[in-house]
Amino acid sequence: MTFYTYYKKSTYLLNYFLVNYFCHHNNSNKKMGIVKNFDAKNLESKWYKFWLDNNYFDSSPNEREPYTIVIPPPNVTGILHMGHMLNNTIQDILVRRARLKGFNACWVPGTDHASIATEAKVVEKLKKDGIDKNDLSREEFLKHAWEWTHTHGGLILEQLKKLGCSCDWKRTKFTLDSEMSESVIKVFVDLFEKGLIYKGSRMVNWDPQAKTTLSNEEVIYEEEKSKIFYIKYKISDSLETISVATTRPETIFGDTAIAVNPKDKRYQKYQGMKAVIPILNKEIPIISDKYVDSEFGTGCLKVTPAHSENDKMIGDKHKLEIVDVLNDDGTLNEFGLHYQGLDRFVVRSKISEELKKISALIKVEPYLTKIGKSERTKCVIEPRLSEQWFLKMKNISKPALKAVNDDEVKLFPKKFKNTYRNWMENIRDWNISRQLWWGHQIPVYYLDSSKKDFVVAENINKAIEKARKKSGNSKLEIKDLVQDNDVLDTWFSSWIWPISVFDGIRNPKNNDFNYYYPTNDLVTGPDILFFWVARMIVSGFEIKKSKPFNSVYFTGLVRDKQGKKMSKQLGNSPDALKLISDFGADSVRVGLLLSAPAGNDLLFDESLCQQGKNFSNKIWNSYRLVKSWNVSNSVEQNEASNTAVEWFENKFSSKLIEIDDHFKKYRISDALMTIYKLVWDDYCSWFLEIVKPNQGTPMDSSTYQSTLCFLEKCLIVLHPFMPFISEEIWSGIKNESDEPLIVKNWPTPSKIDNLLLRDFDHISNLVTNIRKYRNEKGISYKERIELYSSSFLKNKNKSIVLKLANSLINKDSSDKDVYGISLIVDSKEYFVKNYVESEDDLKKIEEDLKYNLGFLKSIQSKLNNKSFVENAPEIVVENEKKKEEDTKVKIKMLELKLKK
RNA sequence: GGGCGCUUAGCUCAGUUGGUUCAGAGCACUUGGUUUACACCCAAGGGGUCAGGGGUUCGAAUCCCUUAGCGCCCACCA
Repeated sequence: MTFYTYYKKSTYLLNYFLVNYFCHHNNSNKKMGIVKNFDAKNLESKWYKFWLDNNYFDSSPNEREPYTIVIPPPNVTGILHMGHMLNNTIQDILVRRARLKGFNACWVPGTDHASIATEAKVVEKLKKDGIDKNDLSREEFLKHAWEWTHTHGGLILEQLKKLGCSCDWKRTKFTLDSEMSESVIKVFVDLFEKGLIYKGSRMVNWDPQAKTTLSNEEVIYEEEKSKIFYIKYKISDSLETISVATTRPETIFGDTAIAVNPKDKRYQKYQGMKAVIPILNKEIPIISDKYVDSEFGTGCLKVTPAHSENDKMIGDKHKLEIVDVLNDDGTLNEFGLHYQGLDRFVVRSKISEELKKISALIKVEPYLTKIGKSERTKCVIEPRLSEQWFLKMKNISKPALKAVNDDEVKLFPKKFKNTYRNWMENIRDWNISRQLWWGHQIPVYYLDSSKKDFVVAENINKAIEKARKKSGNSKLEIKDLVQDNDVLDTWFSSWIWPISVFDGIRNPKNNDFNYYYPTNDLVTGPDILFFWVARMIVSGFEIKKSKPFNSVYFTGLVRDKQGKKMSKQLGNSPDALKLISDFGADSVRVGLLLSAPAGNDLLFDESLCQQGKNFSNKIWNSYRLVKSWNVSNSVEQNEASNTAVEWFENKFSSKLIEIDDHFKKYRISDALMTIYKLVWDDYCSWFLEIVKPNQGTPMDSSTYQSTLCFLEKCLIVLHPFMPFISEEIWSGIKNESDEPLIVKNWPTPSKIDNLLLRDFDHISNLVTNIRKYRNEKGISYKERIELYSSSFLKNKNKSIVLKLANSLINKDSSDKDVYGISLIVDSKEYFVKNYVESEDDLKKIEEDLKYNLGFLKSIQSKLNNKSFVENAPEIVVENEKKKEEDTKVKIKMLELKLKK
């Protein structure tokens, strides 16, 4: 706001206050019987309670068609952030709209145990209490974890209620609930029995802080300034040396070879010889492998199979020894000699000093490299060889790939289809085990502590049966069995979420499952496309032979005004609940959506919530206005009102079609904007202004009924976006017997009279021109209103207004005002354009057609039809006959026909 | 390195199959107004070489080539 505007505003406000205070002495806020502004705080909780008390969110199978959404389960101990707000607002809009459209709407809420994130929080909490996780038994730790979950858990669901989310709360699920866990375990057992799960020794991403492996998706690579060390190795039985370049000198203790490219002439002479690792003084072979890039570094690669995936590959090929030099916490083990027990980064700097001392270090250069870090703990991950459980993905992902390719499962926006295909075509086996305690313990039971033989079973009782059979030892007892220590990756429970929330795994034929599955829409962020969405599609086809949902709508990431990703670390994430209490839930919902086109990141700014609040206020005041009218049966409807009613009916229908179309394409913000303009511009600025009676005069009941009816319709389309204010206003205008807005019927568009809409556009353009003219001439506001309302809308009927427009064209009016208008018309001419009433208009249209002759020619050349252009003038003639025809429409039609 | 996408008004973005409802919307801005629904308001207005260059076409924001800048995903060279 500029200073001048601010100054003007404050002067106005001061006057306003003084006038109200001294002249009225009453509460100006309540002058009309209804408070001046919507009281969000009280009314929101009132209506939410009302909906809950009357079970309007409940769903159970019935004869109606279902509409289902399963929530992307937030972390059980998480708190509501902007991403959640956006994502759940969109889901609520879809659900509420489906409910209004008569579907049996079912939105399943729930939370995720989020094993690594939650476990990290619990470990941290215990640390504060002076307890080390390592001193606890598994059972003791889990007790703490559950305690933590019960104290902090589920808060986020309460926060969703504040936002207005209409979930069927009775269906709330938690991924670690016993039924949910049973489903997860059953899926593991089934997949194992199908031969899809195996135990493998693989290079995995190791998080030394959380002491667990991570899937590739949980590792984030960040570019970092690092150093590259050039280290000299002596060649055995020779005075020569060979040097390598490495970013990780601390791993030299794990070197088991030096590799060079076989074509590299510089080093061919060394092949088959041995080199000596500095400090360690261990001999390792010099081998050749074409994997080595002669251009990089010195052209020699130190091979450390235990600490690099590629080195492992070379190691396997050449049958090299594997020496793991690290402990699970990232410190060096006994192979690190005097560095044992020190952290890898400490060792890195110390060892470079030692190498320098013994002249083994040639040089150190700065080096830019990408370092993998844990998504959760931010700790630098280590590639590490270990025994893990894997799920074979290649075959089971094929139907899922096809389904998205064929649009059986639609992704919005479309661009994610490519990303999805790219990932699915190059899919790797999924490492599903995690070295944590908080989660679903892997149902693998070893027959003894040697862990050589094992069985896989749903529970210990089934396990012992299987174990006895397998070992042939009928005396085997439960206490002899040792269950695998690891738990399953969190995503291994959420990938079956759309199935398991309806208990479709344990009871495949149950009613709920058959009725609600496949679900309709999934709303989530693109960041978990691979983690979750893709895997759910895979599991749907693998377990149920059908897709889990029809469409996926990807929201954007919420960023701040500067475009930075919102995060707690940066401190740029507004407090979601504070926003709601400052602006009201409806306003925040609107604010979020106003800048959230599908798939684009949205730059969130609190001022958008203010815009939402302004909109609430506008709607609220239109309600106040309507309620303030005196209605009388003895008053007749005037022509202007009659026209306005007719017009708005048509306008509403045409906008409704637009809104439905936006929804079909998941353009939720566009749908909102259409409604925003419908309510603000069409309903308030035009319709209400036309039908509004002069002060003190009563209104005819016919117009009043229509006005209420239009308001109702607007409220219905508004309700999914702004549930609270719409329900409150609805309650103020409905009949006693009427049901609440939440379960009303979505309106259906009636046949649209386009001519009428166009006529009104002409009239409104005319009015605008008059206002402009008057504005330029400096005529006062009151005068202008007088002119605009009395001569054109209030007392004249439609035909007179139109006739007036014609008289302008013909310039045969002697009216002073009209003469002024005609000047404007001459300079602008835009409301006359394409208006077919007079001969002049027809000539204009003819010109238009000639102008388009080039276009017609091109069509002709494409069709190679010479007679076409010759016929072209006839089209004009045809237009002359049918005077009402719109030329442009005609041209479009022509185009369509010819394209066939 | 491989793949995908973006660049349109001060800001955030629409713009479907090339055409006259193609240069749009909301916000912001400027000017004027308002104690009778709403200053959380009303009215009017000014803003753009559609990233640059080239091409195809009667016609290009739209299709093709190219240059520059930005973003995302995947893989990763020690």
